[in-house]
Amino acid sequence: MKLAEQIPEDVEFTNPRKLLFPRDGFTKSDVISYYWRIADRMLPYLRGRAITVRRFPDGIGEDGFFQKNATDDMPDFIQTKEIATADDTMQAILVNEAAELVWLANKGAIEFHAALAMAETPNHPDQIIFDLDATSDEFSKIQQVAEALRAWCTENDIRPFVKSTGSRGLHVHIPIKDIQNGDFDTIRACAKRIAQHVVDECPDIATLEQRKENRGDRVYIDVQRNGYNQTAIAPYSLRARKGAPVATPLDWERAVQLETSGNRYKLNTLFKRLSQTEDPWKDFVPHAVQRGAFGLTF
DNA sequence: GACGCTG
DNA sequence: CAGCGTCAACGCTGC
DNA sequence: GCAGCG
Ligand SMILES: [Mn+2]
Ligand SMILES: [Mn+2]
Repeated sequence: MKLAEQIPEDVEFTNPRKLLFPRDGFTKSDVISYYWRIADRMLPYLRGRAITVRRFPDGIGEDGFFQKNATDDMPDFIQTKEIATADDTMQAILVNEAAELVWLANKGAIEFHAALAMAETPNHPDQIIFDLDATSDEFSKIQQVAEALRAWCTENDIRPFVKSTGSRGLHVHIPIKDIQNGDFDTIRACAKRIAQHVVDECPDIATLEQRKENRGDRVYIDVQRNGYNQTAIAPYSLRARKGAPVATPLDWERAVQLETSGNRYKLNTLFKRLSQTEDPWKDFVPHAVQRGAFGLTF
């Protein structure tokens, strides 16, 4: 395959023509190429964090599965970190460089989910996330709730960052400056208080009800992602959905436009958008991590 | 996708 | 040797 | 402990 000369010798690709998005005609080669091209933009949000991959070795038309643990067939250049779980430990996968990204893509990894804490400090989140989940199909409700949340942040001198999830919703992230200050229980309680303000502001379109049967047509503000060893879809990850949508960082103006939806940008349309705009998340540095900070040589 | 078992 | 089965997560909430 | 949820 064309990319081979640019990628470390020990990364080989198998079945490059296998259809991973059968309804869209995108192959494993398309997915690997996407991740190779997006690596510089995406890696700052992955480096040093426990990564959960969602793999679809037989394409998104068949069952997929989550994988959090490293396996012994992984090459040496994939760093790992042992992290305690509720009743055991896991050997977490780290994705610090492009080689790891494409090696995992070759194993059928389509989605990359990133922890909200650095692997070295798994009890201390460096960001808060508000996961705005659609109950009905009206994306405008998601946008209104996001705006209400943004307004609360602005009143409190906080700068929130927004991304489309690639599915039907939006994620709003707030970087945490002093990560030693809180564990997940503390941060989640804080997130819930903020979310309650938003629900009070617009009770007809927003709810904190986890149970689907209690949500009505309201947007579910999910603060449960702010939990130990929990993850959120990483910026610039593909989603295993029709059209190969991308979880895309947005400027707020774009996020609330009529033309925007949760899956506005796709594998085959994202790069045009990137060439037309500055990185809307360039100031999102809850925990600045530089290339090379993890002792990699290539 | 990788591996082990079975025929 | 081919084919088949099995495996590949985790944590919070509210009964 | 378990179902529901993401
Ligand atoms: Mn969501
Ligand atoms: Mn298979």
